[in-house]
Amino acid sequence: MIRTNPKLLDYAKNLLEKQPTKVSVTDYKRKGEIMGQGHRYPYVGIIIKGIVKCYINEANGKAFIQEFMTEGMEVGELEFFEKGGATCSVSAVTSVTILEIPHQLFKTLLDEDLTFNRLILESLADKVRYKAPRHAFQTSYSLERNIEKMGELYPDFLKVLPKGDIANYLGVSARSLNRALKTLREESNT
Amino acid sequence: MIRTNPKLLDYAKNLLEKQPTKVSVTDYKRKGEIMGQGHRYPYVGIIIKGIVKCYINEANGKAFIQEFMTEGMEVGELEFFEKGGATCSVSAVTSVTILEIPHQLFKTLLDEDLTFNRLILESLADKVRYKAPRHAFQTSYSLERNIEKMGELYPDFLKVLPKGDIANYLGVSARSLNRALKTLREESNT
DNA sequence: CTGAAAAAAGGACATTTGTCCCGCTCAAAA
DNA sequence: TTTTGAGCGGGACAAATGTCCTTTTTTCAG
Repeated sequence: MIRTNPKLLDYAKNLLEKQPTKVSVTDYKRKGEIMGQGHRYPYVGIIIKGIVKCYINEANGKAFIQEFMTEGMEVGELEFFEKGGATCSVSAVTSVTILEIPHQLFKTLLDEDLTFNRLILESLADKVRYKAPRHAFQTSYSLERNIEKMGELYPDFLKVLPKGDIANYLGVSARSLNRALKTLREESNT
Repeated sequence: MIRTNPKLLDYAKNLLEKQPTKVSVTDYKRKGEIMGQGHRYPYVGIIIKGIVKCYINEANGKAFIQEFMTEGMEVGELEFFEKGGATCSVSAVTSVTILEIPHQLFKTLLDEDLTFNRLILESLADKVRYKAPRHAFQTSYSLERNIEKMGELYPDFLKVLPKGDIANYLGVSARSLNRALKTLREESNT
C-alpha cells in the first residue's frame, strides 16, 4: 500500500557512491512539492528516504491519490519516455530525500546497462500490475472492506497518513471515511 | 478509450513476416477467452486485429474492466517480468487475432534489439500513464460526465460495446448506467 | 505562550447508486 | 419453427455517499 522497490534502491545508492558527480540529491520537507502536474523536469527521481504521494488534481478541486511511495520508487520516469508535462503531482508526506538522475544519464544507463534496463522494465510492469487489482477492489467492495484492507497491508496507516490523504486515496469524501471508520470501531466493540 | 499502439503493431507485423516460424498466430471468436486470471502462458501476445477487454473478476462476482484494447496492444507481458499467474483475464469483445511471441524470443528481442526494447518500455509507460487520469476522472466526476467523456473519446462506444461491459468499465451497476443514460437522453431533448 | 489555521469528528439532509424485481426483444440452438 | 437464454430497460425501495455546516482538537509560526 506504501510501495517500495528494494532492488532499485540498491542500484540508486550504488550509483550515488560510484558516480557522485553525475547525479544529485535533494531534500524536501513535509508537504513540499517534488513535482507539479504539467511541469517538466530534466531528471528522473528515485526516492532514497521518506514517503511521497503521487496524485492528480482535477479541475473541480478534487484530488485522487494514485499511490503512496517510499524507498526505491521512481518518480518522473513517464516524462522521460514521452516528453510533456508530468501526469501527476508528487509531494512529500514525510520529509523526503530524492536522487535525481539527469535524463541524459538515464538514457545512457537504459541503453548500456542491461541490469538497469531490466530494473526499469520491472519497475514499470510493477506499477501497471499494482493498479489493476487496486482499482478493481476499490470499486467492487464496500468502503469498510477497503479500509480493512489498508490496515492489513499497512497497519499504521491511520497514524502515518493524514485522513484527507486516505480519503483521496480511497476516492471518497472525508465525511464518508469518518463514517466508515466509526462503523468499524463500533463493530469491533461488539 | 479503446487503446492502440501503432508502432508496436508495425513491429509485430514485420516480425511475423521476417520470422514466421518463431511466432504463432491464433484467432479467437467473440467472447472467447484469450487469457484467464491466474493462469500461465508461455508467450506474450500482441493484438493484430479486433477488440479485447482486460478485466479482473472479484470473489464477490463483480468484474472490473481495466481497459479495452485493440491493434498493437500487448497482453500477458506482465507475466513475463514476474512469473506467476496472469493478473487479469483477457477476452474477445469482437473476433480477435493475436500474435504470440514465445517468452524466449521475447527475452532475446528485449536484450538484443534496442528498438524493440524501447517499444516495450514505452508501451509499459503508456499503460501506467493511461490509468492515472482515467481513475482520477472516474472517482472525481459524476457518472453522466464519465459517459460523456467516453462518447468524446470513442463516439461509437454504445454501438460496439455491450452495456454490461460499459458498466463494468465505469465501475457501476448496469442499472445505474441505464439511469444515467436516460438522464443524458432527456437532457439532450431540452 | 498565544492566536490563527489546519485537521478531525460528526449532525442533518440531499443525491446517487445498488439491489431485486419484472417484462420485453432478439438471436442462436434444438 | 419453436424455444431458450442473454441483453436491455426501468419501477420501487434500501443503502451508501456527498454536501454543507458546526464544534473541537492539534499544530505551528510569531
